[in-house]
Amino acid sequence: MATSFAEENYLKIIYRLSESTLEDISTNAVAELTQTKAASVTDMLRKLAEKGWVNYQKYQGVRLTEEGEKIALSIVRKHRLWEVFLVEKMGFNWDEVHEIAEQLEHIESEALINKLDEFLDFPKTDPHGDPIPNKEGILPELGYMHLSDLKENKACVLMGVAKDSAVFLQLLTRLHLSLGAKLIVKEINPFDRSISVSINESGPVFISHEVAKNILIKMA
Amino acid sequence: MATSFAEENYLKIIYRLSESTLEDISTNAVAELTQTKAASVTDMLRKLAEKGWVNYQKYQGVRLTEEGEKIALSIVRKHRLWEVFLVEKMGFNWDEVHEIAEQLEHIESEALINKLDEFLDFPKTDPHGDPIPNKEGILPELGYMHLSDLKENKACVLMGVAKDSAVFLQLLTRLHLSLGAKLIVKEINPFDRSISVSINESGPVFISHEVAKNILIKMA
DNA sequence: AATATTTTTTAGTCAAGACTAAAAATTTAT
DNA sequence: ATAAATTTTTAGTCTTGACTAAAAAATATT
Repeated sequence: MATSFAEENYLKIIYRLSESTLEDISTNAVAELTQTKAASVTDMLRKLAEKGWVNYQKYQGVRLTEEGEKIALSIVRKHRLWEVFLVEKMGFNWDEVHEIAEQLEHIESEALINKLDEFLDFPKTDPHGDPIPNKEGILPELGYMHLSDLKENKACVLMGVAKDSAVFLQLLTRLHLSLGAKLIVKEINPFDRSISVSINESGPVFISHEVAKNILIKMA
Repeated sequence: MATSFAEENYLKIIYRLSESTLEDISTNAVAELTQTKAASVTDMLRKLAEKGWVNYQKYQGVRLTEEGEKIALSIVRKHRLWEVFLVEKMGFNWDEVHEIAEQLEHIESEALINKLDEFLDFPKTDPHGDPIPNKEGILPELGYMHLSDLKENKACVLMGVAKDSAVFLQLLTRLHLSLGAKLIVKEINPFDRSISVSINESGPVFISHEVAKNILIKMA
């Protein structure tokens, strides 16, 4: 069955919200990310349920069905592959690619996206460290932790971010926090849980708990 | 002013039709290419005129204004650059790229299209030999002729096609008529104006007048 | 020049996807 | 446990861009 631009957006956003929780997704949460009003979301959820892409009982929130998740994963795959293309081949910065990829993700051509995948050498992650589903919709298992969960004096490598708003990414860039950086948590401030981190063996930088929560790492 | 997907399509199609005639473009001609009905076209032409992108008097047909042509040229530029990308970088054949480029041409990012242009080495023509407008909307002057206008025993080089339907392109491929081929018109059949042509010094191939009309050449 | 044909426009609908305001259900607080 | 606050849904509209059927204008034919 064909999917409209709007339907694809809703499925993608429900998928994104499901990534970070096991609970059903609320109407308001969807409204916020789609930049629409709750009433519009209710309408759309009924339509998506009708088509068998979500399970939705009114007032109970929403979850993707298996079929809905398959569609969402194909959108996510396209979005993330295009982001790799924009950074690696077009020379954009990691904070510039989201909006463009939001458009490119709706281009309909299985053939194109598979050729693009090959052209990019089958990347496992996008420029923010998010995993890219393969042709079959399988996500690579990355097993990243949040920097905010790391103990003092442990070394790790920055592998990704859990949020890709431009302002957040620009902040990281200003702090010299980029993918692949070697980090050691020097000190955790008990007052506000802010931390000081050394980056690639150089002088420590101070990071709020909020920022640390959104940095994904693997142990060195 | 922002342009919708539908508006961009109409402007592009009016531009295409204007390329091959000096007369005003009829409602029906537009309807055929947009795959809509004449009544829908009338509606849209009123809206486009409202926005200052076309000159339209009812029953008199339509022409692009300067501003409308500027928008159309930017869509055409995107369409043709994406086609080059699809053939050169993604490995598609010249008869496979039109539909995908119809989608890609609506991606909104001046920065992206200029980077793409650079990435492709500022091509002058698309995979069908159609000229690509530059950043300023200027079309390179190619000065091609139609193969159907060539005299007998004159040599020329195949530079483009005036029609990019998949069936036509597949026919040319089967006849070994591809961009850059050296052609000599051996014989013009006065009965139906079909011609026999030698291709790259090898045995002649027979071509209808209809086909010859849609092949663009430059003198050798 | 009058009639027939074709093209274009008008008038009235429809579906998708958004909105606001008000009602209903759920959750939180007292 | 009830009241207050919040969330979600319903009901009714709006805009965009399509449609059909009928009317009007332009073009072609005799």
